[in-house]
Amino acid sequence: MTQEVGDLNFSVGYALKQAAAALRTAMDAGLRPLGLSVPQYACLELLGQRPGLSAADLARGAFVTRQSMHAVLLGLEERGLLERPAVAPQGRALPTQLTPAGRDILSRASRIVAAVERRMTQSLTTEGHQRLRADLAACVAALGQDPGDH
Amino acid sequence: MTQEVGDLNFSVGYALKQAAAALRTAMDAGLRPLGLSVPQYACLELLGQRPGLSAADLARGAFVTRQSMHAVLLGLEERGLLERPAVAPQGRALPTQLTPAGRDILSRASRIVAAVERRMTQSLTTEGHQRLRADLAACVAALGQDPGDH
DNA sequence: TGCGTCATGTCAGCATCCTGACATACGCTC
DNA sequence: GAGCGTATGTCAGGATGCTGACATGACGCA
Repeated sequence: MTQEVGDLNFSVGYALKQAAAALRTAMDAGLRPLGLSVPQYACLELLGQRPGLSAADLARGAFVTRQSMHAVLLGLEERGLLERPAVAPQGRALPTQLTPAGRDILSRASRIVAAVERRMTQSLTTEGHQRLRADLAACVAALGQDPGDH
Repeated sequence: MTQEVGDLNFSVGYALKQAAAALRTAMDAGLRPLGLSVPQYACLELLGQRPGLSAADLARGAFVTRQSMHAVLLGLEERGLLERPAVAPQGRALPTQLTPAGRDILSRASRIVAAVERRMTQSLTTEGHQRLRADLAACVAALGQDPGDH
């Protein structure tokens, strides 16, 4: 019950950062052949599951700022992987949709990422898998809902 | 047993990123009054636990490149929080040490970060705490040892 | 001794991301 | 209808981190 952090090998926060860094590196390596960065993949994956999301929604879901997501969207739009209406149908939000090409590359990327996740959790049992996810969710909730933006 | 990632709410990788982002935000907010960024704190914490580490060692421990750590060290050295010999006593590595001022600010920073960690894991039991850390370590090991650099 | 490999510190260039700011559009209250 | 707060898209500037590269020192091996 010390007041300071103590040995890093016993720190949950350090282990968390370590795991996130390793996952990021593995995803980066896996997605490179497709010419996708992790934020770009995250954007596609979110759009695949919830079509019509606005740029601000995507930014919150991918844990980046609206400005960063804006740049990501411009790049993906130029590659013809997604499309947005020129004018907002309501309010200012521009609902974004995947194109067939976007769905195609997402399908391949998602398989790659799923393989990375399976590799990451291969030594965990099915219950351990869900337990880990639940524990992480509890940590997120305890730190307060994710601000995500500014 | 799908091949793709599936609903993000059931993805361990997504939960991991979410938790890491929330922890980063909370640490950032807590350390701001001390004028420390997370990488700067990580550097101090590593040096406090293992004095004499080289810049390359610190970079691996903090999950950044040598170049980034180099910039961090320059800033902390200018603030008088750590000191390095002008010439390498052996090889090229410059063993870094905290100054008394560095140890002082580290002590305060470490208390803040420890409080954040306790808040993050407050809903977990003691066994749950260690279980989560073990699970994360297993994930890191399964993804292969952390490359860390280049 | 000489050579190849590796690790380290450091510099330059570039990509990425964030902070700050502004204009617009909706919802709410008065 | 007028005013206020909030959310969004977008632009400019700056901080931060990374890739690439080079020189130096240590070690192993022929």
